[in-house]
Amino acid sequence: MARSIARQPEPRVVLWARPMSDTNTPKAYDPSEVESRWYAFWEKHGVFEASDAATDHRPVYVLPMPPPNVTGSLHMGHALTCTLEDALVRWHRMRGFNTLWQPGMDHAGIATQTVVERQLLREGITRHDLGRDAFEQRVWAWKAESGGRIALQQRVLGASPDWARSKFTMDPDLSVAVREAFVRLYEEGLMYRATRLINWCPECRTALSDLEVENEEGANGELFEFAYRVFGSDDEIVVATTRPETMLGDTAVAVHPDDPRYIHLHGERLIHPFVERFVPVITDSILVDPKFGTGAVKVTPAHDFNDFATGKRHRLAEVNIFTLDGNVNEAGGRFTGMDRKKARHAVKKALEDLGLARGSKPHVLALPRCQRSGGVVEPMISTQWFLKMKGMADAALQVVRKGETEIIPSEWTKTYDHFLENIQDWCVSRQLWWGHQIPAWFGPNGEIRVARERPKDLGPEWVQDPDVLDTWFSSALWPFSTLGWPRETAALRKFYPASDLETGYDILFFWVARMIMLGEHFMGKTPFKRVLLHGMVVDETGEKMSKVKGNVIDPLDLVNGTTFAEMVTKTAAGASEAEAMAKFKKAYPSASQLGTGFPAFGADAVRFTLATHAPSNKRIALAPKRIEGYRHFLNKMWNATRLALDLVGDFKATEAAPKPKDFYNRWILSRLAAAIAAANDGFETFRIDEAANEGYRFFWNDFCDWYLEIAKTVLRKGEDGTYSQPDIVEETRATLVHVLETSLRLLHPLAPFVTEDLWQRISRPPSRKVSIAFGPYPGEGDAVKDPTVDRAMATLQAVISAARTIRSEHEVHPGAEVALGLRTNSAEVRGFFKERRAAIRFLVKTKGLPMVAGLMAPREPGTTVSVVATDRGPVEVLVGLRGLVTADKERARVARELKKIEKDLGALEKKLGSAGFADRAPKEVIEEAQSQRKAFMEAKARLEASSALADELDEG
RNA sequence: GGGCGGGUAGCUCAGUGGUAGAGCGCUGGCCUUACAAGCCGGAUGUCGCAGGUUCAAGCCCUGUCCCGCCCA
Repeated sequence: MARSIARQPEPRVVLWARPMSDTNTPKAYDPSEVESRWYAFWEKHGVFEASDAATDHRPVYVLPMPPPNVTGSLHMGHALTCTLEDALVRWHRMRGFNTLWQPGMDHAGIATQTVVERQLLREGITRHDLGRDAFEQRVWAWKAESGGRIALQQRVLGASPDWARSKFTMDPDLSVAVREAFVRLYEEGLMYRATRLINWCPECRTALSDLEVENEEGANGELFEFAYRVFGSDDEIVVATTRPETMLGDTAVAVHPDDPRYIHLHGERLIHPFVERFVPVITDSILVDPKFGTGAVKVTPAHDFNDFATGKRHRLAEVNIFTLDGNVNEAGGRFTGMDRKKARHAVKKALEDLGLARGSKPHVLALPRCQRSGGVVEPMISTQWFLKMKGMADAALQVVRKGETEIIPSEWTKTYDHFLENIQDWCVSRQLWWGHQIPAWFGPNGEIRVARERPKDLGPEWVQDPDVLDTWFSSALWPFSTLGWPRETAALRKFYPASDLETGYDILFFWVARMIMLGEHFMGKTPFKRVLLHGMVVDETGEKMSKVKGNVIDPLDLVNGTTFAEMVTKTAAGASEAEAMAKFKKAYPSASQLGTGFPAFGADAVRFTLATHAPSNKRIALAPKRIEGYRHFLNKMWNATRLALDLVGDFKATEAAPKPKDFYNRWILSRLAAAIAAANDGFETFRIDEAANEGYRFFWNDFCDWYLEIAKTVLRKGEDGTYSQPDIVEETRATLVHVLETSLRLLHPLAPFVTEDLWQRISRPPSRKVSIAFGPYPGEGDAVKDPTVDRAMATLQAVISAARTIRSEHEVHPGAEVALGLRTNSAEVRGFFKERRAAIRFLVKTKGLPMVAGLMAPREPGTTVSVVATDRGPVEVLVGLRGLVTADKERARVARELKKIEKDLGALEKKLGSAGFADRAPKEVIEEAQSQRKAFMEAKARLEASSALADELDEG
């Protein structure tokens, strides 16, 4: 890890406002400097702690964190999970909830065992050389040393779970829970041992559940045809197969009972060319599709799921032809000992030599692969432990149907239903050493005893089942095993069921559905009220991240910065740097714009970027350039705070939110109120992107672009050393500080570090606690909406923008002052403009105060004019540019403006003129359209009338 | 074969039946003492295609074509 948590400096606690304009306060935001400061501070002050005290009466919010694999290291998926969950958690915490974000770690059976076995391999030994106990000790030693790196990396991202409660699925207490669950399920008859066809990974040498098998679509294979000779006849029957080697295990050939081609062969026996066995011809209408291939199907009950079922229907022999590591066993005659690939070639060759091969053609097939090793999965007959699913699945379906658990986005409910409605029993035993050993003991005569601990009465000849349980079995207990189950703990009483479960949609089946099933089963209550599912982080072009594609980005490289060269050499496995670089640049077109590497964007910027994507999107495309944009936003916050501290001086915030009289102060509070409402709504409905985007928009476009600029006119003394509006100085300071402090609280769940840092520097109401993380989150008490002020301000902004556009289009130097006239027939609007003259002057940079008059009032010759349509009639914006521009240029500009207004007008005319609009549309819509048309017509008239003004520009 | 999601500006994405939005990119002007990581402007769209419903469709319905994912 590039940044060591352990060596973080002691937090610097700022107890009073300190002007950031100090020479030692940098004028640019430096994330690495800011972010190194606060994590230890939060932990020291117990920010993340939840309370299970019965005397704590706060509402409870519980979010179990998906436990990362102990072998893993942080990838973008974790970063997204962390961003979304930390936002939810911080939001609730700030709102006064007793908040538990339950962290932990998953022992990840196969993955972890593989890691340690690879180490052993380098030492030239296998786990069998060590023996089971010693091997397990090795794994624990490895875990102590380098396992669980993710937990440290999550801290870099600012995650705020209650670390003290962190659990590992192999902890003694969680192991008790696993054994308890297993024994109860056994006693209830739901856990059973059976011999059947299961998915076997020859590489991992273990059974897998259905879910751990991934079908590789579109794999290129071939369809190979060969003939079986009919016993006692010259006849033959041709079958097709994608796996010729499995013919060693064929125990039948099936045809459709109605297929006229084969009626004469019904009941005949075929000669197996390699093993001493007759292969009967059977009829089966389920297995055989007479239209496909030759209409005759070889049946290998021991190595194919359809054939297995067929075998059961016809009581066929099940001949297993493979050893557990995927070689042909002694049932394979002369092919014994070959691996599957070799055996395939050999069988084909042998069939050809016998003249039985009937050709082959290319065939696209789906290859079942082991999710962990990538090896081709072999269906094998084996004795395993299974968990009966039907009843629990029905209960889990009901929970969602009845709304006790809500799945968001709801589209996933169908997928969830489909999975549970078609679920098969779960094969839970694994032939591994790392995991929860199954609490079953086998007696000398095949007896089985299942118990929580080894029963005292068992003699030494009884041995415990060497197998372990599927890792997901322990994960399925996570929402209650982490809280102490099966003990009745205070935590269990307080924190079960959880409020939300947030995770990627890819583990809806693996984890979420199973937690709901087992939670409902053991606790009698669904484990969560809501299930929130987010999408997958993919590269900028929408491709899944993978080492092969060379498009993996380590989130910490974004946080800390790195050169592209360094990055691709780290990830390029074997490939040349140039090749890896080409892959990377292809996957991230915008990265090239960043030069030769990622700057240190900081955790806040990475988080904010991820937060601005709708979580429900199936694909969340990571665009590095976008992260830069959000780092710029954080810099904007930094500098806005510097300015604010400069403007308010040593102002001390008071407890209550200000109730200002001044127009602009009321306006910014109104905008703030809207932003607060939108943010709370976004967090509530799992539209965190809406909270993020609204916070961004408010802070930059409303607060910085308009309010702070206008505040300068109030809070800075003029050349004469006095305030222009002394009566509103104090309330403006109060409003400014309040809005800033509230904005930081508003954004804290999304950018925890920088908001804490800035918040510590500004004046806060006395009741605020030691950290911004304690809230309160902004709510209705912080600001009030004022639609009247909003509308008036919109007019003012439109007028100022119109004047600025004229200036800009005529390339007037930004520093030059111009004469400005505002003409309108509404006395009310004129009065409004007169009150706002100071701000208009500052924002447009006018020569003297703008003149306000009626439309027909005399005007200066040589002005350019723009018209703003309002519901109180048109407002002419006259900018004195005599001598600065040519008439031609101005005429062109007016023509463009006219064109725009005509386009708008045209759309309105069309709407108003269309048949039925007046009869059918709601009254408000009609009235609005009519008043808009009136405003545009008037504006257009004024524009046309005033275009003559352009002619004057050349004169004088 | 079944299910789901996506297709909106050059790129990445929002969009709640009522005149299409953001960031980045592009572009003109400006180093205006909070911020050049910035400020003030500007240009950019057959909302995949075809029908339908509606006074009104990017949004609802039907069909269809691409891209992706999941299940069998």
